[in-house]
Amino acid sequence: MIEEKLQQAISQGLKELYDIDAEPKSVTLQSTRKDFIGDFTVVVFPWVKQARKAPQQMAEELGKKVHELLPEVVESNAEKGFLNFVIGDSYWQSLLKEVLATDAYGTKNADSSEAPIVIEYSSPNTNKPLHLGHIRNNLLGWSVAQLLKANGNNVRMVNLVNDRGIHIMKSMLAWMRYGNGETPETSGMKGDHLVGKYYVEFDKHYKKEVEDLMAKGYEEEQAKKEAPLIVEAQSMLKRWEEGDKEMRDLWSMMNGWVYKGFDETYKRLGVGFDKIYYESDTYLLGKELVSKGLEMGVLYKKEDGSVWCDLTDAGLDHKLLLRKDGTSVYMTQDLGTALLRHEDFGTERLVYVVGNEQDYHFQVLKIVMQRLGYQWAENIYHLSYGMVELPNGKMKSREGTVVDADDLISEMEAQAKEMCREKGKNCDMDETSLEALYHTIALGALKYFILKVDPTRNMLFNPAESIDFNGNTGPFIQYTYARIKSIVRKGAEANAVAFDETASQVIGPKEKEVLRLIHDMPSTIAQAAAAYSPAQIANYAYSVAKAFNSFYQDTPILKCENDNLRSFRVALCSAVAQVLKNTMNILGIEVPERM
RNA sequence: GUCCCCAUAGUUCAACGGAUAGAACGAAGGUUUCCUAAACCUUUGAUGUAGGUUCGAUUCCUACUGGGGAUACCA
Repeated sequence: MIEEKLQQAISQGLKELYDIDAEPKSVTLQSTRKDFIGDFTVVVFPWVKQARKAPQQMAEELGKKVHELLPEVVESNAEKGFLNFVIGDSYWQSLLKEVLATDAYGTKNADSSEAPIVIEYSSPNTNKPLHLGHIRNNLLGWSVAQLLKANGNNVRMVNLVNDRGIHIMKSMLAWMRYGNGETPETSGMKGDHLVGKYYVEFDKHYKKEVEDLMAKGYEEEQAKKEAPLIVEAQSMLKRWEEGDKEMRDLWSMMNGWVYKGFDETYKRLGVGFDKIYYESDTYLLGKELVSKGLEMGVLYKKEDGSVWCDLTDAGLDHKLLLRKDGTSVYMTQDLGTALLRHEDFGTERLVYVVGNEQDYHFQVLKIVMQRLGYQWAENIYHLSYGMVELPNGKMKSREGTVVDADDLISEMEAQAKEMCREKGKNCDMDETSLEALYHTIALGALKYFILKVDPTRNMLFNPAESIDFNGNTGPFIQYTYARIKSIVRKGAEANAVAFDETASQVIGPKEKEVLRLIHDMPSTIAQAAAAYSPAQIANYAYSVAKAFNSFYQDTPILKCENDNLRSFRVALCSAVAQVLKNTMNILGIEVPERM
């Protein structure tokens, strides 16, 4: 890596010129801004005091020194306290050669002997189909897993399905009352949508009952508690917990419908899991941990029998861990499942992709696990992401303002088809490949749109604007990739001369810009992985595509007079294609060879 | 009440404490004898307010304003 050599040389230069001790790693390099000449820049301000020199003079002296120490540096210039280095063309040529000789430049292979990182994402409830919020979760989870893999980590993806609780009882009850035995087969509906329909149905009737009670003089709160439907649902939950066969059978059947539906949606989204946990299996876990915590004295019991953890010394509140009747709560289960995963996978690194409304929950989880004696819990990482908002406000299932995942994907596909037809493209493709292409483009648009935004931020999803294939979008990158592949194909026909890295080329500014971006790929992946941020990868991929298009515009590639120069540029195209493919792959986006 | 997150062009998004704050969409104009014009090039326009730290602040600290979330014996 040229950066390391530069850091080393600068460190040595500082020592020799001014007797300043600076660790090579502590020397921060940045890319030189476009308006200045150079490839890398170092800011000398931090050392001017120690060196007792004016910034300009110091930068000049240090530049000269580094130039002497490092043959790759062919030139340096100083501008105020900014010292710019120009790296010689031979370095860039050897970089290009290296990229072409590597399958997945910039990515590392995972060491399978190492303990894996376990990443939980998706975690749906089984009473309704997936919506836009789940899409962000799923895409983030999948992408971060790919990102960590690309950074050389051993990764396992898990899903914790929330398949029990009052919500599914509501759907079951409504189905028993109003369903007339309707099934996915008889209704032609996807299973998750069918169950979701009865969840809505429940809510409708339940609201009516509450209103009726309030008309009879009940307080709202009391009416909500005593409406016959909710009372019935609660008694069903009790029967379910006692193992009542009728309840269990109905529950299994309806959950089965939902899983089939989810599988379809996951498949369309291109996500998957190594292991799926069901809450019905795990909801009793964690109680032993609580007993252990009581013995250790890190938890305490109130007079009514409920168990708590005092987190006031950590700036938090008291947190309930067991109800007074001895049953577990959400937190108890998560303590149990964390330990379960630690045992299942031998992992000490857990990542949870969960919305930011649960920031508090995961803060507590981490602390409590540590207090229970699991030091590895400090590695628990909550990948907290913001809400997806719609132009007219928040998504509310009751108000019908949710964007259904399946509908959205279909809509995107239809739009992709429309766009392709308008442009009159791909006349030479058969119907099957075309359908696959529409899907690829639609998902590319959707995934990129969501992943390019920093996970922590709330984002606005405008259904109309999202289906835009211009500008900073997935299809723009896909299209750039397809064009490059086309150029490379033509290049191969036009000349069979292999790229000769020993021949001297004049590398122009546009070529340099592209090469520089290619060079940055490994460090970009490392940074993005450290930040768990696919957004950095997305924006990087876009800048590569953008730089390529700009480079292509005024640099002849196929019509080069010089055979060797042409093969050099075609080779550069191949390298860009590889970078685009590998980065898009991290985002879970396919790149088509033709479109 | 307490705690957490967010605030950047008209809009949607960028910017390890570094140089003149970048893109895209929108608006106005231009470009095709290399691939596939879903492209390229011009022009337009922004750091919520007030302080502080620093050679240097969109970035770090404090207060305020505005938005979101959490603070459930729900999950």
